[in-house]
Amino acid sequence: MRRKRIPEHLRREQILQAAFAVACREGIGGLTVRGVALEAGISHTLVLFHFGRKKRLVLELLDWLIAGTAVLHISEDVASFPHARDRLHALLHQEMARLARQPEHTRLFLEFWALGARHGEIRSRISAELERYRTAFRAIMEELLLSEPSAFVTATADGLAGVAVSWIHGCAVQATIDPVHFDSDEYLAAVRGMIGQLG
Amino acid sequence: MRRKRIPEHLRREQILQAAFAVACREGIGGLTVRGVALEAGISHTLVLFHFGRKKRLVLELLDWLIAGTAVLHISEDVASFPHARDRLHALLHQEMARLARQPEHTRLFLEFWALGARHGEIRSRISAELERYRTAFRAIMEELLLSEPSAFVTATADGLAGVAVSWIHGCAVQATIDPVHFDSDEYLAAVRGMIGQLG
DNA sequence: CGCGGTATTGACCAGTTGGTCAGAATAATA
DNA sequence: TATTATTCTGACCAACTGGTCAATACCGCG
Repeated sequence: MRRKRIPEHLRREQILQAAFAVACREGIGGLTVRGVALEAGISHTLVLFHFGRKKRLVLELLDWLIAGTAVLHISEDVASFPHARDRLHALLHQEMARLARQPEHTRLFLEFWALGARHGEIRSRISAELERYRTAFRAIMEELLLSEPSAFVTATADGLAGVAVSWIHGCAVQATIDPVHFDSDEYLAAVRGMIGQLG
Repeated sequence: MRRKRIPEHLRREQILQAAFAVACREGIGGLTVRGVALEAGISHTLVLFHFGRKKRLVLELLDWLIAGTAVLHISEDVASFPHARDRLHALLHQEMARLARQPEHTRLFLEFWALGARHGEIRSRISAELERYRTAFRAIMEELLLSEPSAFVTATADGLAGVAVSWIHGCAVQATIDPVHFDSDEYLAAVRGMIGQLG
């Protein structure tokens, strides 16, 4: 059999891509060392050679997924709105669009969330990601509270950020389970109604 | 070895309880026919005798879980509030409390959601449950729109119900992954701020 | 009591899994 | 070309999986 010799970082990248493909197709529960190897066209021993154990492969897949997902990047379009409310709305809109545009990513993350409930090493990564997410929203919420102090009397920026994160992830659940009943425009309109009408 | 003979429905119930215990401890991915049998103190063949296949055991566990979880029951306390806003708030509060009170249930449901993304038979059950959930909220949202037509100009009852469901489930994710940073009171206060101050 | 149906069991099977290991193919170096 | 370090492979293993099956212990019924 022909053998190719490839620099380590490329092999690892190739294996991670194969792992991603398998995980998308079969789910993380259906991800096996041999399945990944087959997808990558190499022997299963080589996968173990580069990643040691399956557990580490899964963890590195999660890292790879997190690193490759441009989450909550505040684009110029979003930043250009003068009012905090408009920026918040644009940001929510953008995140919803991303969820819809990358359904496999969303599904995979959902699986990792579930796994995280039981596996500390996964949970810590997800937890850090949630914190990143919350932080991004917290900034905009602080501005919102400053600009309209009377509108949200009982609320804090932390609480509002948490609500925004909850909402996005709850949408992710509904969108993957029940795409038919999930109408992002309608949901966005409802949120717009809740935080007050935009100009 | 001693054998006990038990009426069918009791045996099934016993096995389902054992399956629940195993699923809580090991996750659905770690649920095996033999593990359930061990937990129930019977042979693994008997589990298969009563449920035919593992797949059906898992599905019936989900049904059992859904049937045994009193979700979104509108108590007298909640119904007694005259204003729709107060009832909504009380309902959200009640659901949040339930999520915190039954963390194992919440974790298990999270796993089933993730599984539902790939398994149609699970998805249809989860989807129906989501619809039940949405319906319960829709009623109260319709009242809210009627009582305060100017407050949520662009919103529909469907949209608002979906947002409420999203929010609850997003909270479930954050609460199971990141219980330390999850402060339900603060989140509730933020929502209260969003939908306007209560009387 | 004996008898028939059925709940229950242990033995068994084929397939898959993660993981190890000795050794072969490759590339770099001397 | 010979040496050496590293990547890569096939064969192998023990553990576990879901599932089948014949045999058996139990029960109600005659």
